[in-house]
Amino acid sequence: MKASQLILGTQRENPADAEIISHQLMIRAGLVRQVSSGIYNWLPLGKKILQKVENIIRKEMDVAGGQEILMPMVQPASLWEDSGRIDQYGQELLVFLDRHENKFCLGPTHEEIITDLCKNLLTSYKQLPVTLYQIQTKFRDEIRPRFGVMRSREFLMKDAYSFDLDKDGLDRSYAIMKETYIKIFDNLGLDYRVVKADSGAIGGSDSEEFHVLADSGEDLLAFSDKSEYAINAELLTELQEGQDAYSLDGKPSPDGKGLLRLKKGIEVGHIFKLGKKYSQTLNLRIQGENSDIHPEMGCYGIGASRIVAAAIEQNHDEKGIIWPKALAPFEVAIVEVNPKKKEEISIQCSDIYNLLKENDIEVLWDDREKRPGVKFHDMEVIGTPITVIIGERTLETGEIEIKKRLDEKPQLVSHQDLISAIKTN
RNA sequence: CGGGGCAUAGCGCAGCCUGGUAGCGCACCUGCUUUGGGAGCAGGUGGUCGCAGGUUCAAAUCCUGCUGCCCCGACCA
Repeated sequence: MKASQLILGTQRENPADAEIISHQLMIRAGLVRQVSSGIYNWLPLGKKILQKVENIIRKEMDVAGGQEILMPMVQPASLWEDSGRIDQYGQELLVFLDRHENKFCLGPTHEEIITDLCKNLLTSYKQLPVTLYQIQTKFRDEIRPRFGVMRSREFLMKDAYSFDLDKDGLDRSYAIMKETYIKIFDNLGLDYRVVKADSGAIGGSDSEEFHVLADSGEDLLAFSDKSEYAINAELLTELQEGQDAYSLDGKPSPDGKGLLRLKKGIEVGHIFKLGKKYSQTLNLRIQGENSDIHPEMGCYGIGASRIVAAAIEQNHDEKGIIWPKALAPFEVAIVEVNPKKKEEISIQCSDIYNLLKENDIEVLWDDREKRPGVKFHDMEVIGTPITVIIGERTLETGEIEIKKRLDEKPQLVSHQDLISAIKTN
């Protein structure tokens, strides 16, 4: 893509009302713009990144046998009355009337809808086990939205629901999803932890959370430095009333192995064993071998839009974002330096641009009529992993300058080594 | 919901105290000169000063009410 044709929307100054770094950088890099409290527009660059997150999730969900569907954002409130959650969820559930004065709500999650759907869809135990998922907008009317898309009211989420004949089946489906989540977060290239968690308003028995480690996280995690022990600090039974969880840092781990470490995390994924909670209250029955059964359900969420913010919290410097390779909106930026000096500069840019595209490398050619410094700064705030610099200096030598986002200085490579130099990065 | 703060051009801000023709920097447009790390000069575009009411000859400025947004807390998948 040529930068002259892209609505970039980069800004030089931090917005006054953005407090945390990911929020500031998302606005400065032209990823999002605020519409209202907790409600955002996603600009071309931001949407591109969001799409990368979605595709990484989608790929592993499909590998795990998940089947993608799309459920509505607007849901009949009556389903929430049936499940009993209309009161439990409280004001976070945005309820409104349609023109016939029927009560509807904006879906904050989809257990009710999926269970209702499966009452018609699943008729025999032979269809089990099955996992259905969607990537879709959720709306939760948060008391206090904050930190940009980190805690917004409207956000993009992947939610999956598994249906099994019995508890053993649920255990298997849950284990598959946990493995899938580990692959997804590995592929995203983020530093994360899986911890035991509280199942909260969703309900059910076992649940685990996936947290991206970052100092700005809203959750405190406790884990052993020697074992698999890891738990959301709010569940620590070792804590006395009023005791600060941090005081346990360095103390022996509750499982007797190693020492406890405490770190802040951003919750980006949560998996639950729901059991029969919804299949019973909403009366989802499936024909079993002998008689009807209420299937065992699990549900599995990933905050797609929150991952974008969390990735930035974890990967940035004073210049801007440093994207993990998997999330970068463009893998390579070409900075065209002073093309008016020699027409060969633009020609070489064009050649390299086409070469990269032929090699399936996503490239942004900064062909804007801007001074070099502006382009360098923009590419750094956007956080492209590699910048190719084409200018008068290197025209004659035949070598090409490439600069990695984290390197101080560029390196020179020959024309024929360019692709391998980029791909081995 | 409790406490605090803010609201003036796309962004960052000044002006308000002491009422008198709406400003600055960045961005944007035109031209010239520049050009390897956020250029210079000249010209230009863009505003119901959050909304409503009041005081006044006159309100961005003073008064009242409202709304929106941000931060801390409570709460939260």
